[in-house]
This record gives sequence, structure tokens and C-alpha cells, in this order.
Amino acid sequence: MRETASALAPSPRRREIPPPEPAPRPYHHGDLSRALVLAGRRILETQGPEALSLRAVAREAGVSPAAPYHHFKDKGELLDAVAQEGWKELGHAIGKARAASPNARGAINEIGVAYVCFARQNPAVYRIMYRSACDRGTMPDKAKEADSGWRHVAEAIVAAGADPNDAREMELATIASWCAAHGVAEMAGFKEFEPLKKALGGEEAFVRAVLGHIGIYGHAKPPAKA
Amino acid sequence: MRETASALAPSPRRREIPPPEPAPRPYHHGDLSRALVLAGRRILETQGPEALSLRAVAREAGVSPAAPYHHFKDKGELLDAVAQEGWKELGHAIGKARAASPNARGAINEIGVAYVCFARQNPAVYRIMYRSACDRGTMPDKAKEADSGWRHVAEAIVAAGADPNDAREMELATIASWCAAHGVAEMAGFKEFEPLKKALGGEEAFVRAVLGHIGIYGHAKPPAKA
DNA sequence: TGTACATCAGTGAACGCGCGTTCACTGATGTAC
DNA sequence: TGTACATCAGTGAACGCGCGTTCACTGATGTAC
Repeated sequence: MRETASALAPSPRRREIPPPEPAPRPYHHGDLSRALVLAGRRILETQGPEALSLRAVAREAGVSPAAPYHHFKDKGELLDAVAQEGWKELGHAIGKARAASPNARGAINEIGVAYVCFARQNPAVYRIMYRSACDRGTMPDKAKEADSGWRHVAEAIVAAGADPNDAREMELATIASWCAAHGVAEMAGFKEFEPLKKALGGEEAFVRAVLGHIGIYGHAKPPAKA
Repeated sequence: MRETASALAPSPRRREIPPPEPAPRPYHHGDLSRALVLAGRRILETQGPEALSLRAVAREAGVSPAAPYHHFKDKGELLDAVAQEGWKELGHAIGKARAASPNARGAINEIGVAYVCFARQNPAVYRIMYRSACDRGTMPDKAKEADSGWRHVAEAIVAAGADPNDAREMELATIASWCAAHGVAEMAGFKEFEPLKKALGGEEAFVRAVLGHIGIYGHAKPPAKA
């Protein structure tokens, strides 16, 4: 009570103590662009893809609904930035998994597992990554950048013994492994698989087992008959 | 002009000729429930998944926005019905492909191709099929019904030589092939692959080639090194 | 066969909502002199 | 070092929109007598 009163009737003496309010964000944010992307990410993971509106992102970042327009042309551009950030992270995760593998053959497996883990740990981001990719019919990641996931996979496949001169086979193998990982990533969460997951000792073991049944990743034992 | 005039001033004689109007739909539709599902499908394929609102479906079916509520609890239930219809069709497509294959090994391949073709020919339906499946974490299709796609795949895998007594291996192989097909289905449309598609002689050839690099479907030649 | 009536399956107007975007504005910052 | 001013990066109110859903209603249909 007295605190409030003295605040209302400012005394020069008290004024020198910084006010206890939570230091309201300065008028200029500093790096709102980045903050918006992070806010978008937070919304995705806490409320899901449906909740990802421009207004919600602004709200989450603590700015007015008009503020983002100083940094992004429109909603689409902001969402693209969120997706792009996801692709970059996925690329890093893949690169890390590849680097951590002692041999080339193992690298392909570890990449697959890392891919699925990323998707499973960031399901909402993963979803809008692919939604935007499918909408525009193109993958933002692909081979351009050095640390791109796609490039890691392609290189790992060459390292594992594919003929780097047979460009077609290489590309097919890269596509096939990427497709397989994507498929597993999207389906690994289905409840139908719970018993099997439990039997195998957890989701990662399950993922390894499923990938193991897919030629590029695993032992690839085909059914006996021809 | 004279036609119009005589229509406005009805003559008993002329009245016996049925009026040229497009026979306005009777007040009671007959099978609005089904019509709504079909309307939803039409909207999906012509305007994409974003346009699939309850109002849009009603509009497309030619009824008021309130009419669907006599047949579906809410928007979600209507959309589920559209997705469900898609799963049924996919099941049929898979069954047909399986039946058309002369041998068991080939059946697995043909199923994969049929799966991807369905998804590519009905991209919007396919998308909401999986969206709803992922949202609820379960696949409406699965093994229950006789003509379900999942059951066809599982049976084809047994027929191709997998040990039907090793339930775990069977389930893993089924999951793996389904995941792979799903992955290919979602990625086959990417523009990056256009040159390769052209080189291989079209999209179906491309799909076959990619599936061919995936253990369960193809020759599954693993990279040379261990 | 005709009629009263319950039930079904539509209508269309209205509700409140959150959305993307625009607008005139204003506080903060950096720069030229 | 101080000051005028352009520019930048915010605000907050307002716009029109389409949405899902509800409501009282009404036209059509089927059934009992």
C-alpha cells in the first residue's frame, strides 16, 4: 500500500531505486525477426500447426499484430521462415549423426534414425516443413548448402560403396532412403505399433528395426521366393 | 422472347411440355449424407485441402450451411467421413493391384506402385487422410476389414515368403513397406526429380525405380562395403 | 381412399470469433552540421 | 557537445471476410385410423 502511494506521489529519493516492474521490453525489440521465428516454433510445439496464425505469433512474441509486417511481406513469408529454420536444424541433426558414425555403412543407419528422431521430437515443425515443401513442390533443403541434410545423405551413400560415377543410381538411392525415412517419421507415432514398440524396447529400437527392413538402411533380406 | 412471354402467361396446352428449367432439386435431397462426402472430395481436388470448410461443402452440394448438421455432428465428423472414403478407395486400389499380379513377389511391387499412384492422383484426399490419421495417431484403415489396404500388404508379404509364424518379422516388414510407399507418395511430386523422371521415361517408371531401391520392394542390392 | 398429425430434412438469418491486412500514428535511434 | 531531422520499428484501432454453429422456421413424407 505505502509502496503504491509513494509511487503515485514520486519522491526524488525513492526515484533512484529502479522500479520493481519486470523491465518492460524496450520499444525497439532488437531482433524481432528472429524472435518471431522462435515464437512461431513455440506455438507449433505447444499448440500445434492449426494454431500458427500471424496474430498468434505476434502475440507470443509480445508485439502488436502489425509489427511482423516490418520484417515479413505477409503471413506466408513468416511461416516459410519458420519452416526454413526447421530444415536447417534437420540438416544439422543429420550432419551430427553422420559425423558420429564410425563407419560409412553405419552412417546411413544413424542418419535415418536421427531423421526420424528429429521429426518425432518436433512433430509440428516437421509437419509444416513438409506442408510447405509439398505445396510448392520443392524441398527447401536439397543439395545446395554444405550442411544440408540431402547432401549428407548423398555423400553417405557414396561413402558406403555406391558408384559415384553412376549418377542415376546414386540419386535413386538418395531419394529412396530419404523417402523411407520420411515415411517412417510420419508413421512411427501410430498407436497400432505400441505393442511392437514395447516388445522391442522403445521407440528408437522400433525405428531401427523398421529401417532395418528397408534395403538401403538394413540387412535387406528379401523374402525367400523369387 | 415469345417463349418467355408464353411461360409467364401459362397456356394449358404449353403446360404439358416440361419446363426447360434444370429441374430444381426437390426439397428433400434423398442422400445428402453421401452427396456431402462427394462434394467434399470435389472441393479437395479442385481447390485443395485449405478450402475444405463445412460451408464450402454445403455450398458445393447445393444446400444451406445448416443442412449438414442433420447428417454429421460437426465439421470434424464430416471431414472424417471424407477421409474414410479415401481409405476405402485406397484399399480397393491396393486389392486390385494385388489381384492383378501373376506372382507373389510381383504383388508387393504392384501394391507399392498402386499406392503411390492413388496418392499422386488424389493428392488432396491423400493429404487429409494422413492428416486425420496423424492427428488421432491411428490409421483408420489398418487390418480390420477384409479389403483394407493394410491386410492386403500383410498377406502379400506372407505370400512372398515371409514366415507367417514369425509375427514380429511380418509386422515389421508390413510396416516398413507401408512407410516406404507413404514416403515415396509424398515426395514423388517434387520438382527436383523432374529430370530424373524424364530420363527414366515418366513418373511411374520413376516410382518403380525408387521403390526398387527399397529392400522390400526391389532387388535390394546393398552397397558393397560392410 | 382420405385426413390428421408426428417426424424428418431442409431453409436462411443471425451469432460471435479470429483471422490477415491496412492505416495513421508515434517513440526511439542515428546522422549531419 | 548540442540540435534538427530523416528514418526505422513499433502501436492500436479498424476493415472486411469466411468460418462453425445455433435457431426458429417450414416444406415434404410417412403412418395411424
